[in-house]
Amino acid sequence: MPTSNTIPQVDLNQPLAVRTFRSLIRAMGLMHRAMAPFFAGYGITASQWVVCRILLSHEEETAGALRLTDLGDRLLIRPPSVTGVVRRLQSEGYIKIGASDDDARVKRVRLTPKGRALTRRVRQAHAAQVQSVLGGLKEIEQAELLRLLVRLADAIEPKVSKHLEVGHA
Amino acid sequence: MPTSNTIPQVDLNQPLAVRTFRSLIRAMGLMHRAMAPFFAGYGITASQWVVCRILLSHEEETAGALRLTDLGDRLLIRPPSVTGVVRRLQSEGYIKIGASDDDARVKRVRLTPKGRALTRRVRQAHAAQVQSVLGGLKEIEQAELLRLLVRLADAIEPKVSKHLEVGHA
DNA sequence: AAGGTATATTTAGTTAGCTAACTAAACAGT
DNA sequence: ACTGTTTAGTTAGCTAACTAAATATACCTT
Repeated sequence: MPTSNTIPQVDLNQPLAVRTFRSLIRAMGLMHRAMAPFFAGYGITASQWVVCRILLSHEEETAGALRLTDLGDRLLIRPPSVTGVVRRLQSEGYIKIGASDDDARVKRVRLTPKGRALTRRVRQAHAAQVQSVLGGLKEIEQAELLRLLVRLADAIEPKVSKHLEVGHA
Repeated sequence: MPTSNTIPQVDLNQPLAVRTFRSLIRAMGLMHRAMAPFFAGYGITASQWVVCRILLSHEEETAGALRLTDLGDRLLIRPPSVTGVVRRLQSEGYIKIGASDDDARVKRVRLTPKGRALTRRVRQAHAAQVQSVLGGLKEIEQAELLRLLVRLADAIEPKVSKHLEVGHA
């Protein structure tokens, strides 16, 4: 039976918000599964890619190296998670971690030549890969999806800002 | 400065598909951050909730207990991940794992009375929580978002089906 | 009946996220 | 100058996902 399996993709009895919520989780899971092998082909993971991409575009725009905290803010991950990703990237020789000139607490991260070369290679192929994965949607649909997701994210963001205790009530 | 931080949310230089892709990752991360404390208030995690919800709706519709594989298919996770979630739920006394009558390889999972009561309690509050998190979008926008995400997921799904090697080329 | 293949689950080991609790440096106010 | 608070990062220990490989049972073909 090649046409379908027996798993219900959407439960019509649920409220609209719940169905939307689940479709987001499902789409995200499928996208991650579709992208992971692409990154694996370069010997890195999705998280590692994002770090490298941020470092490369940062060094192309401005001069200095990034602080770990800045990295975490851009990645939406907490400090201990930054430590882990960065440590693994360093152990592979893709990035270098150094001290800051002005503040002895902060560490600054920059790509090594090896890491820069890798990141450029991945970036070359990355857009095409993403376009292939999103190919099921027409351009106009992608644009609408982007608009809705940005609006959604902007609405959620203040509720989960770092120092506001979430769901504490 | 209460109005904005310095992190660029969307990079306009990127292709549309890439921006859409990133907005999906960002929205998903924020939603998870917004939901996790809700589940934590009941002493469970998001993954554990989904398992319990599936088991409850399954037992309400049909009779029997679910196989681990069926659970994994619905959750979009691989067998070893199922083992882990299920083991932790069992150790908390929320589910019971038993053998199958007809096939000695399969294990069947069902809620305990304790797990059933918890799942009903969470379900009571869950829809309102989700609606609150998605409240930044109007109903009509949620419906459009749902439509686009379902279409996207349906397009990706055949590419990542279990036995088709993804991105192998 | 035996052998080979397929299916269900587990184990071992990795990555990545989290919280809580820690160290160390910077800063602020007396 | 001291004390107290905030900030940057790490460590320890948890959950959860993954792959690769092992085990055990079922099925199928001859």
